[in-house]
Amino acid sequence: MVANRACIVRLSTYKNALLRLQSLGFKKVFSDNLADAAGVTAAQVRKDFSMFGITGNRRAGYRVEGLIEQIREVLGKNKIHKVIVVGAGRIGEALIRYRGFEAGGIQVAAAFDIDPAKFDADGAVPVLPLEQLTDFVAEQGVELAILAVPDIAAQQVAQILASAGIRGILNFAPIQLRLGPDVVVGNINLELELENLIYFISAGRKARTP
Amino acid sequence: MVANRACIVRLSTYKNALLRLQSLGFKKVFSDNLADAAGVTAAQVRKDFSMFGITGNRRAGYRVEGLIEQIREVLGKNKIHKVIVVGAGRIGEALIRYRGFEAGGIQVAAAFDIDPAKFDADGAVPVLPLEQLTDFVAEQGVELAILAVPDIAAQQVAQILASAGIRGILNFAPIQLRLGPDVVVGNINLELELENLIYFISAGRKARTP
DNA sequence: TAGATTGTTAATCGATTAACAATC
DNA sequence: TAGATTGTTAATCGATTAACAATC
Repeated sequence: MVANRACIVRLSTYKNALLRLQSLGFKKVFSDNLADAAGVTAAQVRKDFSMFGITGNRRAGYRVEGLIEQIREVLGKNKIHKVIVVGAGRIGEALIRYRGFEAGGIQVAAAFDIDPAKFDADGAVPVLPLEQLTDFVAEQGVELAILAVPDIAAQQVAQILASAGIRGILNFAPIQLRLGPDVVVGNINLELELENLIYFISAGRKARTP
Repeated sequence: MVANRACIVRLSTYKNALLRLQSLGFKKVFSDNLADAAGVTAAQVRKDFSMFGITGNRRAGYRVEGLIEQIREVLGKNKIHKVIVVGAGRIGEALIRYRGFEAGGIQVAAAFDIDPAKFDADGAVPVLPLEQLTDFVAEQGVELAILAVPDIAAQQVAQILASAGIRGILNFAPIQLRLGPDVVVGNINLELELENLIYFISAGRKARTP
């Protein structure tokens, strides 16, 4: 059974909320609490859980610890995942130095670029020549890549990633990558997100002053 | 009429595709071409356009230039929008130096932080103390903010932004901001996006080998 | 004109929500 | 037990797609 994206996003959100509740000392939680934390309805929370066979206790809700474990299981987060960053420009560099992934079991294994000035084989996260990518991916068993190269290079580099055996690409270039069906692509487009906000700001204003 | 988010995202995508077609010298385009470029159906493209009263020519499709102009109009992109970056950490810094927004009429007007070591009033994008935020927003008429502060500070800083008159926040903190109904929030959560990819990689594998 | 493409309607599809019996 | 919460079904809601008449 493969759930849709919105459902998986919610599952991640529940997990984050649960981790926060756990750090505050909570031992159990009700669908109502989670709904509140995630900004959805309680029915939605229970429905999502039932889709994955996650059950609680009628009357006593869910045990926080067990629930986190079950969600991690569904999300495939019970092992460490290696990710490479391709393109060591502004965005790429920020991601290389970003420490926020570690707690979630995601490890930035290396970065790749074509500019020799960027190379740094001995850094905490090594920056290597693009030519070494295929071998590195094979040797280290990397499945995930973050694509942060200039727009015009994105499609071409994405194809290299696919050939190298990468299974999931988080794409920062504002284009639709064309790849075979066994590479999953997620897109992050900051300008598009800001455009969205701009639209809803002005649309909201119009809706409120007709 | 206020469209849903998915529809606006598509509109931005069409616009990007059109800009690329325009730079390649194309003068007109069919719903079919745009559907292909955006990864949706042709019916969807025409439906989206009809929602905003954007019409083409039966038989001759749409004029590229006019279409771009009409989409920009809908998205509110016919004027320059100022955005501030709050939090000059790794992500914040990358955004401050990011040049990709300019072409789209989005101008990073300033950044704000609480750490004096980050202050730089004379930079291309000035980095100012957080205390100056409210005055700056009022003086410069800023409506958009990118929130890139540590998770624990996010809610508090978001409230400051709301009080200062910010109408749209692009939130990089992995929490659900709680703000009044006239602040629009967009969330970017890199770890969640990677988790998504991880899920679909393994779910896809399971689906293919039952 | 003949042919191709739009604009729009109606049908389909899927996701969310409400409601409530089951039950701890 | 009585009461509260789950798990699930059925109803609702909304978005996408197919289809085709209108028409350039």
